[in-house]
Amino acid sequence: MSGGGGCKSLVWLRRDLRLEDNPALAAAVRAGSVAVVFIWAPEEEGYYQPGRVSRWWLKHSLAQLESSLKSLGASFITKRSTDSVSSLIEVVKATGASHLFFNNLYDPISLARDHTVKEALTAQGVTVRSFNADLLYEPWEVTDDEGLPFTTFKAFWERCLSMPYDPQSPHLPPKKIISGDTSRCPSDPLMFEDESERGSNALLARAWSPGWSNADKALATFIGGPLLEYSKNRRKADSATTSFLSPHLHFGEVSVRKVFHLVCIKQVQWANEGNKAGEESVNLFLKSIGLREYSRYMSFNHPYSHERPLLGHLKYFPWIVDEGYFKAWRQGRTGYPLVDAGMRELWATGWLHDRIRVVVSSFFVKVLQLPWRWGMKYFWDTLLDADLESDALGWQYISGTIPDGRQLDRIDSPQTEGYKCDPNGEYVRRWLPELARLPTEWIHHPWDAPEYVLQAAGVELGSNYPFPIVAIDAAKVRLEDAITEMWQLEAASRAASENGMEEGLGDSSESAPIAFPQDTQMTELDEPVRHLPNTLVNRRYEDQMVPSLTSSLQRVDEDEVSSSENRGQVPDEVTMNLQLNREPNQQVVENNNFRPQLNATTRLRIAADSATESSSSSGRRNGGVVPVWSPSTSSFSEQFVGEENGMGANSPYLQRHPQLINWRRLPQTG
DNA sequence: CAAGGCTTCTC
DNA sequence: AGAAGCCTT
Repeated sequence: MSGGGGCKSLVWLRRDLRLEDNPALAAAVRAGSVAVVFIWAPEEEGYYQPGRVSRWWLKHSLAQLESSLKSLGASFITKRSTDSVSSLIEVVKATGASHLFFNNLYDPISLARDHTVKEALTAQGVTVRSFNADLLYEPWEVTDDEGLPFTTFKAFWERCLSMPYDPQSPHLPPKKIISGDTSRCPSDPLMFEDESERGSNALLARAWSPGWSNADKALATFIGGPLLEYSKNRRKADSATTSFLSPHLHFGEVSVRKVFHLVCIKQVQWANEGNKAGEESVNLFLKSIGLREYSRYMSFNHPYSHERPLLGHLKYFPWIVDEGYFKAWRQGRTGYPLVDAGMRELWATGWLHDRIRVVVSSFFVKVLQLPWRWGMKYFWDTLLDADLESDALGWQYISGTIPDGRQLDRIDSPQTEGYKCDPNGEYVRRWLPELARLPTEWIHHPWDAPEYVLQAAGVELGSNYPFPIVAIDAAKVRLEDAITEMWQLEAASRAASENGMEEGLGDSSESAPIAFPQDTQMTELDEPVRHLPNTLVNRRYEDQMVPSLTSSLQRVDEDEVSSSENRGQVPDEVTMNLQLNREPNQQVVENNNFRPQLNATTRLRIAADSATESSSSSGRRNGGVVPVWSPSTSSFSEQFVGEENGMGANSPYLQRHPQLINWRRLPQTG
């Protein structure tokens, strides 16, 4: 135990910017004098550094939390860093803290980073404990009857709702915090926006109020009002009937368990009153909470899911690399009113109804056939509630790269969707003033409108509003072709590797990453959209890679591989460390003849992390042992790619990712 | 009321 | 595409 001087316990806040139901904070307060630290190290997130609107939110959220903490008596330290692990260690030393508390995160970078923190500080005699503050259940608590992780949302969520024990009920906020002495640990000023962003950010404040108290208000408002009609209204693009909780939840300003708890109380109440609509609404709303849970679950079990398709054959999908398409989509000039309205709203407000997210992303993947990770990155940069896990799940769902994803070969028509979620065209008219005078009959398909109707509405297609960038029929044909090609390439690759030969696909396709276009700024809207001749269509056979993120994980990978014999858990308490550390906790992945199909219902077999058994013995849930996560276990996701698909040990792909070979060497159980 | 057809939804 | 729910006969 180190210590003496400064303070006893340090709370490391990240995306848990609240006082209420904050287990790390509560534990620290119980342990003694407290300092709270927030480390701003955006570069560490590599490719997925918070975008402008996210940073705006964070700035205000943090400001509110800081003043609340200070009024309770706590010291609040901010640090600007490019390496949060070493900054954290410095703060621990400067404050003399003997205990470190934080709440778990599940994005790949945090998983690796938190693992490092536990190892490093535990080795220095600091007691490190981490808690579940972000989920109803930790990912490793929710498994099927054989102890394996679920591979479809439905099964996952059914289990969550029928767990033998309830999610932890929310804790009250601390009434008073005994501050530690932090005089030897000065704060850095944090900059979350630059001058050029100030103007655009000012608009955000009209619609949004970040911060934990506003999160609580938003929750109360939603439960007291729109929740009842959630089921009825949820598919309307325009109505303000969603919870608007997602950015609050992203930054942990309100505990999801509190949301769950309060919503369940309503559920009971409405059930007693025989209020069917209310019950239905609650179920649907909880399902969207469940999706958020599932996104963390996926990220934990498949830590590469934000950058690689989970179903291996999608690796062979010939994406169309066309920055003109991409730009038209971003600017809302695709010629499909619902898509364009959505993209304009996204740019203007940082917000998009879930339905519209599905429409625009599906259009992106199926009609434009752009690499899904471009779209995901654009969402990341522009969404106020940008959330790596949720967004990855969303895009994988849309791209058909998860077992229960949308069928790859089916294109949703923006026209049909338009009349479903915007039947009167109000949404389109709001965001596309150039179409405002078009009658509802044509509002979602102006290209079909008779000339005199267009004239009367002041619409001149190809001039003040574009023709469809790609006709839906043409898109269908093109998509079928692409899918055929994908399967041929997949089969060829498999055949080649079964023959022990080099993969047919060779290096040219796989090793050349498709870089994300630099110019993602919204430029003038009135620039006409180019129509691309088909001969210029440029296809690529892999999602673009993300160099910074990949390499940052890679670095950890190498460390991990070198010490891969020791897969011991890094427990939260030093005493447990001594007992458990030698217990190999190996992750075994088994491919059980999984053959990916477009509408795969095949059950994926994933052997469980053996640590699940410890967490299911209840009492350990709070601050219990977090099963070790390490990048080599991340090869979890590779089981989707599986040996059947030509991922033999000498495939070029595996050679470039040595850490993936690692798991194959692990002993196979059952 | 059963059978069959039509619509709606699928994370 | 396939299941589930609703309506019709």
